[in-house]
Amino acid sequence: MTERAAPSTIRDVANRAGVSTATVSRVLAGIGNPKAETVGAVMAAVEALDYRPSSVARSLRMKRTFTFGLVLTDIANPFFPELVKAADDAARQAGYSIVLSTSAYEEHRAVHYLNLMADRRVDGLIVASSQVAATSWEWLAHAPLPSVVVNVEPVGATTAVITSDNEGGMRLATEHLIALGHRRIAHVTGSFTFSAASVRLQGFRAACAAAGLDPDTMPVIDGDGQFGGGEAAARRLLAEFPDITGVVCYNDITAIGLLAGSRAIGRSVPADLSIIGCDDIAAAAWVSPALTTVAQQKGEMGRLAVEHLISLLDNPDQEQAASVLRLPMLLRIRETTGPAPAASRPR
Amino acid sequence: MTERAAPSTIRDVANRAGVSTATVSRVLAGIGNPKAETVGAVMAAVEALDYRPSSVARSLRMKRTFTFGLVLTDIANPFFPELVKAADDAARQAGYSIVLSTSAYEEHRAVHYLNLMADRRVDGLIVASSQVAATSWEWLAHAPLPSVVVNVEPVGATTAVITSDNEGGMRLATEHLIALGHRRIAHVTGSFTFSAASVRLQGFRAACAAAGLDPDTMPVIDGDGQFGGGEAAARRLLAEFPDITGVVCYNDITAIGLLAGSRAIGRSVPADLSIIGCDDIAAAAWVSPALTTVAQQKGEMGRLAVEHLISLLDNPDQEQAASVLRLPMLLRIRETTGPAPAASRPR
DNA sequence: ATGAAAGCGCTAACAA
DNA sequence: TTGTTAGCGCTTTCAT
Repeated sequence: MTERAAPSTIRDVANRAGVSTATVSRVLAGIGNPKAETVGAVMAAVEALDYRPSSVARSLRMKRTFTFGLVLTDIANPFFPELVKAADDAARQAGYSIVLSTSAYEEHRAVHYLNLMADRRVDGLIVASSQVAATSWEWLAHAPLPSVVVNVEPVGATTAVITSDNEGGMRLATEHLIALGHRRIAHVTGSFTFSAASVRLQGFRAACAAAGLDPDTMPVIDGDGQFGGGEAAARRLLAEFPDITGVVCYNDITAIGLLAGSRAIGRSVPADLSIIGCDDIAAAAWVSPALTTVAQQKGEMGRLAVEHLISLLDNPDQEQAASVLRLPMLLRIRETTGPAPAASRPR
Repeated sequence: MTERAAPSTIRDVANRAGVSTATVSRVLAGIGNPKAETVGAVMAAVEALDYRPSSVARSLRMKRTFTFGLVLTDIANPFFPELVKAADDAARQAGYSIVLSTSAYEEHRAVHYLNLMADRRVDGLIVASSQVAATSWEWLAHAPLPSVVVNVEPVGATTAVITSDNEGGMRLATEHLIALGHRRIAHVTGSFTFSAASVRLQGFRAACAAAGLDPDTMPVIDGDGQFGGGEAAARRLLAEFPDITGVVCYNDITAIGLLAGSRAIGRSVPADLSIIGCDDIAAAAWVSPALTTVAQQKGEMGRLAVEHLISLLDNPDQEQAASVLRLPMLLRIRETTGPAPAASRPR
C-alpha cells in the first residue's frame, strides 16, 4: 500500500446497488418504506465497499454537527476527568459526541479556542474552567451557538452556569472541624484569579462566625491552588501560628501539599493537625493518611451541562437565560481529620 | 434574542464587499496579489459581519480537516494528560488541532471509536492505550488514514509505534534497589491485559539475574495497575514474604497503593521497605514520602507521534511501515527508596 | 417506493 | 488582479 485509497462515497454505493444516492441515504437513515430487495442491495454494497458516511459532508448539509465542544483550562487538572467522562457518556447517549479542547489558562487564548470550536460549527459549547473573564462572557452572549459554563462563580455570567455551592461546601468543611473540637482554625486560600477562591474564604469565615469564633482572628494564608502553595503554607502556618489545630484548604491539591509540608516539619496528621480539602480528586484517596474533603459533584455537573445544552437545542425559541444551578457539596470523612488535641482545647 | 442568528457566509462577505467569493477566499488565505483597496473592502466586510469561515465546508472541499484524532482508553488515567498536552502543542504549532476521544477499555468500543474518528475525516490517528488488540491493529492497517500507536508493546503492530523501553526501565528501577543493597526484592505486576506488564516483569527478572540474584526466588505478586491492587499486595507481601526489603511496582498507582498499604500495616518507608514505581505521574511527587520512580517520557511521545503523522501526510507516497521507536525511561530518585535495612543484609 | 436535482459553504481551476 | 464555475459528499424537497 503506497497510496491510501480514498474512502468510498454514497455515490459509489448507489452505483453498485443500482439505486440513486437518495435511496441509499434513506435506507441508511431508516426513512420511508424501502422494498426489502432495495435494502438488501444497498446493505450489500455498503458492506462490500466498506462505506462510512462522511460526517463532514453530512454536517455541511444538515447544518448540525451533533457535536458539543468542551473547552477546559487544563487537561492535567485532576478535577476534570470525571466531569469529562460524565459529559461524554451523556452526550453519546443522546447521539452527540464531544470534542475536547484545552485552553491553557490565558484569557486571550480562551477566546481563541472558543472561536475555533465555533468555526467547527459544534452545536453547543461547554466551558469548564475555574475562571471565566469578561471578554469570554461577552463572547458567549453573542455567540451563534448555545453554551453552558461549568464550575465557575457566575460573576458577570451571561449564560447558564452550573457550579457547586462553594460557600456552603466550605462551611460544611469548617463545621466538620469545629464539631471535632477545633477552635483555632486556619484557611489556605486559592489564587484569587479562580472565581471560587473568595467565595470559599467567605464560607470559611461564615462557619467560624456562626460557631462563635471571630473570623478575624483566624489565620488566612495565601495559597495558589497548587501543591507548592500548600507545602509553603505548612511552613508559614506552623512558624507563625503554632496554636492552629485545623486547616481548611481551598482545594485538595493544596491540602495534599500542606499534608506533605506538615509531615516534613514533623507535625503528625491528624494527631497534631487536622486537614480538610475540597473537590475530592482521585489523589485524595491515595495519600496517607487519606484526605478528608468536601466533594464536588463533578460527574453530575458534566451530565447536567450536556442535558441543558440538548434542551436548549430542542427548544430553539427559548431564550438562553443567565441561570445558575448550584450543586451541594458532600462531606467525605477520611483520615486527615480528628479530634482537636486536648492540650489546645479551651476549658 | 430568541432565534439565534445563522453565522454569516463567505457569500455575505463577498456581497457586502462588492467582490466575488473567490476573492474573499484568496484575501483571507493570503493568496495572490490583491489590490490594497480590495483587501480593505474584504476585511471591513469580514469585520462588520463577524465572519468566520466554516471549517466544515472547508474540510469538505479540501478533503482535509487539519485535525488529528487522539483516542485514549481513559481520560482519568493520570498517565495521559502530559502526553495529550504535548501532542496538542505540537499539532497546534503545525496548524493542526487535536480532537480527543475516550474509548473506555473495551476492545469492541475501541474499534467503534476509531470508526467515529475516521467518519470525521480526521487526517491522522494517534492511538494512546495500554492495550491494543488484534482487531484494532487490523483496522489500523486497512484504515484510509495514517496512524501512530503510542505507549504500547508492539505485539502484532501494523503501524508505527512509539513507546518506552519498558524492559530497560524496569531494569533501571531494579538496579537502583540492588545498588542500595537490597537482595530480597519483590515485583508487583500490572494486569497482563496491559501489553507492558510482562515486559516489565521481564526487565525485573533480567536485572535480578544480572546481579546474581536468582529471579525465581524473588516473589512476584499479581497486581492490577490500580491503587487497590497495590494496597492488597502490601498485605500479601508482608504476610507471606516478610524478609522482602524492596519492591518494584508495575506502575506508580500500584506503588502508591502499596505505600498506603505498607503504612497501614506499620512498615515504614523507606526505613523498613523501599518502593519504586514506574511512569512518573503527577501524584508520585504528591505522596509522602515522595515516590521514587522511573519516568516515561510522556510529552516526548505525544510530540513525536504528531510529528510522525505530519511527516506521513507530507510524503503520501511513503509506505506506512510498522516501525518501533523506544524511548528510554529515566530514574527519578525521591524518598521511597533507601539503603536496605542492615539486619536483612547478608554478610 | 424511488429518482432527479438543488444546495449546504467553501476552494481551485480556468478565463478574462 | 478578479470573476465564473464546478464540485467536495451528503440530505431533502419535489416529482414520478
